[in-house]
Amino acid sequence: MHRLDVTPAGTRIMRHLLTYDMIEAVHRSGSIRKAAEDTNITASALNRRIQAFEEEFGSEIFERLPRGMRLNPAGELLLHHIRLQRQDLIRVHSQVADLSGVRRGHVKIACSQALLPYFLPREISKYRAEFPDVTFGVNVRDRIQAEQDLVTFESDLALVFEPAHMVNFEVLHAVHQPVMAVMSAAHPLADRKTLRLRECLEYDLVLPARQFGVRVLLDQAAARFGGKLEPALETDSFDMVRHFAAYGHGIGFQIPVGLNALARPDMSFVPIAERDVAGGELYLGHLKGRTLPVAALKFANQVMTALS
Amino acid sequence: MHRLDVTPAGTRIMRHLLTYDMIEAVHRSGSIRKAAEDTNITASALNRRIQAFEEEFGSEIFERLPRGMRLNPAGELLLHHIRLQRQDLIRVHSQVADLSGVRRGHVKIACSQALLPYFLPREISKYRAEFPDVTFGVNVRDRIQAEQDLVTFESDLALVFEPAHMVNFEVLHAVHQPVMAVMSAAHPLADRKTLRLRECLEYDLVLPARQFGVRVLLDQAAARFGGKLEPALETDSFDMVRHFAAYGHGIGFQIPVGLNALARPDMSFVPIAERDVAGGELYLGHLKGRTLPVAALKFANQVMTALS
DNA sequence: CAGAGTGCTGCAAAAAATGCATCGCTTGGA
DNA sequence: TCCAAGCGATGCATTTTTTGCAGCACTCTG
Repeated sequence: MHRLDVTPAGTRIMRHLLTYDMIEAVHRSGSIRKAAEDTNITASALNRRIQAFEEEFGSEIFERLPRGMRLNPAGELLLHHIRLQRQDLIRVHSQVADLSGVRRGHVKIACSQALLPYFLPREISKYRAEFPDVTFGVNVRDRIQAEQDLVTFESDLALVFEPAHMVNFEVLHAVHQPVMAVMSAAHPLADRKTLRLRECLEYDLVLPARQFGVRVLLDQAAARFGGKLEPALETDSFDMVRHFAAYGHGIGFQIPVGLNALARPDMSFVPIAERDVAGGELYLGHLKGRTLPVAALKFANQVMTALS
Repeated sequence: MHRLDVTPAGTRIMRHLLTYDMIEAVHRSGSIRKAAEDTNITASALNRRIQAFEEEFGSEIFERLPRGMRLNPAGELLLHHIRLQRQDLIRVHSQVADLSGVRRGHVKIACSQALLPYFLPREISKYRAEFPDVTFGVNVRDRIQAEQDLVTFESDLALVFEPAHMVNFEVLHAVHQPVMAVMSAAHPLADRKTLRLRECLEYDLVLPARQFGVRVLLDQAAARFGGKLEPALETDSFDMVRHFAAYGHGIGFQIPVGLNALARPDMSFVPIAERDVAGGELYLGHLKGRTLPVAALKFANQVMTALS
């Protein structure tokens, strides 16, 4: 009997709300038989529908008169509710359409610390310039936590340098990141095109904490020549790295994606030779097997372009 | 399969909203099979219900995962709507309960002018002292209009003196009202216990307009002795009657229900002999065949008590 | 008074919802 | 690596609900 999936008014037919539509039809026409014509069912079925509803509702909603029916006060209160909820459902449908159209949504990202200062702010700003109703959540996660975040749905996307393992990780994009030495522009090594690791050992070292991918790579490189790195300072804050390098004449380390290449005339960034420190991979991905929300997928595409 | 008419949470089962309850059950338990146990149907039926809804809604509302299901962003928006409309329906039910319990409602009254100055204000104040959420509409209507108001549902109750006809009028109460002469307390006739109509004719007369019941009775009495009343003033405002009588030494007429017996030391009210002017009936009633809203009925009972 | 119009109801037919049994897939533990 | 448990989904028969047909009782109007 329901051959259309859209009402004459253009809204989708929601079967559970047909009774509401029928109540309103009877109210409008003032009679079961007229409303039955308008809704294309028999007066008999319509009458039973109204009666069944009144039974459930626990109260009559119409007065029965010799020449038709009229909403009683209870019915008038109910009609108001009917109209409110119809409007609200239209609102929800509109929001859902926004979701599927990329215009609205919430994207949750787990990322390595290096992505925080420049890369992600820039990409998010770019995306939101086009889709201002998309909101973001960004959580710093280390190489173990990032994957966990995906599994527990705390995050839709992960952007992580040298993750510990990638069992549940579907890789969308990977980009190689060499390890850069970070120092004052006045540093004796500042004008070099590349550095050997052992050249750095002659200066104070500022190292990331052990949970960071860069630290792992540096420790691995030191193990290869039978030594151990002795940091003057160990920190999980890249701002601390930067300040110490700038004012204490030390050397810190960071991957290129964490450096603002254009903005620091008082700082110098020189790559460490790959034969000493092999560099690592920065991965963009999501939970294996999951279908991403549209906005998250589109943002991921934008990030892939930026990483290429 | 639905053997209760109340959910475990104490709300009435509204069959058209069961799908919403099921969606919430799946969300809560994270799996079709667990939710099916909670809602006492098979997983098969529950799964089909969700799928049918998604089909109607035009969008999936759950992500299917290997270990269960989880609301997607569209589903989260819908869940918010579900909770809003459930709350709103509870509000409507509560208001309807108020209606049936006399505590809330709107009572519409058509009445003769005489009821306006003292009687109805007093009765309404009294009722609202007990039920402050009951509201009133009071419309002055002449002997013809009052019954019309009932027929068109403009009014629930009519309180009318000498109505023109009572075809559609169900009488709840009738009370006899003699015609009173209204005059200054300093008037020569002011101390009389009763008056003959012809005694009044020696003074200026202030008469109500022809659509009023009192005027009809006075004209009928004059016709009986072959004369005609010559008013010095004819008006549809009882205040005008009162002022003219007080300051112009004239005589006006009104029924007792329109007079404040206690409050006018400068005014005198004397009944006209019934053999001259027979008096009339004040009727309280409603549309024949109609079941009154509870508040209107209860107010009518109060009015009947006051008229007795 | 008769006909038109109203809501309502018995009962059969049609449509929708449900339960049973099973499938294909993933995951966790031995 | 394999197997059992757990998951959503589906074919098909059964059950439940909804609907339409025919007609009733009542009111109103000309």
